[in-house]
Amino acid sequence: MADARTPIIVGPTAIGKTAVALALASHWPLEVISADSRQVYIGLDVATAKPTARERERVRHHLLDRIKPGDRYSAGRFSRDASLVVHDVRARGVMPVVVGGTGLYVRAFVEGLFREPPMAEDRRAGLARITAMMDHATLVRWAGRLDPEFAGGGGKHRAARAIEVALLTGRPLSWWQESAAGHGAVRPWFVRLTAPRPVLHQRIRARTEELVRRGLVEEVAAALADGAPAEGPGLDAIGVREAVAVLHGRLPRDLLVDAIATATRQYAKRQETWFRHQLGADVLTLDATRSPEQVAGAIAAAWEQRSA
RNA sequence: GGUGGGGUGGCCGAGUGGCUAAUGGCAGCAGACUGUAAAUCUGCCGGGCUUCGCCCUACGUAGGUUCGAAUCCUACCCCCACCA
Repeated sequence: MADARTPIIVGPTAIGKTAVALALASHWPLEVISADSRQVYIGLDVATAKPTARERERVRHHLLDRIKPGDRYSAGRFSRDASLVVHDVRARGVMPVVVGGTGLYVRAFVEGLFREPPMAEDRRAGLARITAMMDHATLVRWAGRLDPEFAGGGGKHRAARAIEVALLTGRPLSWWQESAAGHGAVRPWFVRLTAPRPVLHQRIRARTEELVRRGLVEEVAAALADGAPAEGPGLDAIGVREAVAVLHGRLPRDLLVDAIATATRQYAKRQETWFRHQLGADVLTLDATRSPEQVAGAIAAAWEQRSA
């Protein structure tokens, strides 16, 4: 390898990241490390639009199907898992390429999170039950009292997180962030895929229709019949929620595609915002309106150029 | 043909003489976000501008009453229900 940078391909859902990664594999031997907070769950393959078995035969994908629906995963765990895999792939002389749409996971991997002290799981769960019952303003006020530095931005999950850290570690979240900063696992080479809204929306629509055609609802029904909880970590994926609503009679089936496509568009928009602002400088931004092969060609060319 | 109900900003839907560019919701746009992140949360949202303000255009269409109308009156058009 020309240098030790790790390519990281990000972009909104349905932009075609998997197709680009596959096309890129014809330029270099590579393995994909998926940075996706929902594809880590076992099952629900259609719902989360995982690469197909055939695609995974062509290019090895890591960090898919790691845990059971209902179990908790996290950015920190992803960061550790990804570090191990990336170093292993590299040690075999293969190019690791991180591909994903979960911005926080990418950040956790690239920059490192603060070194979190162990927190008693039972106390954490108990506290979570309490904070889950509180409204946003109350949580923000509480968080602000425990951690004067707490900005109050973001939502109630962030406030609950600040409360949890302060109460279970004895130190405010901001202290940990300042005093126990982590470090990144790799030097990133960011490739950001984007597309004009109409193109992105059209792709989301097409993919949503395809997922439903491929049996999204049936897949979710089977998972529920198999004992998966109807909600919880992993089950809150777009497509799964809506399928559950259909199965429970809360959503007419003929509105399913619209509901999923709308939620997906909103998610994609948040991803675009994240990747536009949170990645820092030095990001290769490519319009993915072109074919995956053309985009992959542009990536390969840019890589050669910067390595030269 | 008759009777009753209804036509409000991209959509749904409040509003029954001034405090209304018009409550809400949805969609959309912009943004925040260091272990729930496909989550959570914030702002904007008729148009234009010199944007803590000003101007224009708006509540089916055309007139009318009034100092003043989305709100009252008249005619017409369209939709729905029931009666023929």
